[in-house]
Amino acid sequence: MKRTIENIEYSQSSIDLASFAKALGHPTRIEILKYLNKQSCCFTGDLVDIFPLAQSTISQHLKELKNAGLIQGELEPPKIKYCINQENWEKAKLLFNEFLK
Amino acid sequence: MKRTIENIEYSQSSIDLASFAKALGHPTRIEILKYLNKQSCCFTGDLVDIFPLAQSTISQHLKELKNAGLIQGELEPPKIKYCINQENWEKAKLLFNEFLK
DNA sequence: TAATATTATCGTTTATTTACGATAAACAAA
DNA sequence: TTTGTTTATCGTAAATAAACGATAATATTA
Repeated sequence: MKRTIENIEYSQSSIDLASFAKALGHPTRIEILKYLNKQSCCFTGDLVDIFPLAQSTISQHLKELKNAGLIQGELEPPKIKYCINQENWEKAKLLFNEFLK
Repeated sequence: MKRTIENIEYSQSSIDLASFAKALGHPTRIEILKYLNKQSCCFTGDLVDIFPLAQSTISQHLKELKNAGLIQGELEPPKIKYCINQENWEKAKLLFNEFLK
């Protein structure tokens, strides 16, 4: 059998941990989350004002955080309010805690 | 001034956190670290036996973990013994703990 | 209905990551 | 000295990520 990534059976917790970690693997996203934790919530535009990055870039980072489940968006037209996804935040906390023990 | 990543002043903790997180952002590396934590230490060859990946790929993953400071290698010719870098592991634990609070 | 505001998505470019096989380096053992 | 063992590094291909500007989508307001 060929040695290749397709044959690997990862444990679910390893997959979940790596997925969270990957989302946290960029300083901009870390700072977005720090900001969100302070403010509890914010709009995309707030972040565009704070970071010297294009709006599309911020949006892309938010999408990744959302895909990883770390944040969630709530429609508040024409804005979108982003908040920490508490449930998954807790899950990440548990996973990292257990892993780094 | 152009909006670009070069202008961003990240806090040191954000940079450090992102760096650790990035290293943890792949399931193979998570499982390598889990294994290392169980065994306390191991040789490259042990991992090559466990994972269906090429030796060069394992070596590459180890290099990344080493660059991130999460593991360290000790010469034991002709082998190299890898162990968790306890000091930085502790640092990562503190950073993630504080961040995910 | 038209204009404005806000954000996502598209298309693109460049850089990085992940994987591989092949080769080199370091050392022990024959 | 030669051979074998172990691991890193090199070179490369394919996939993914990060950034941008331009455009589309959505809903409010004029």
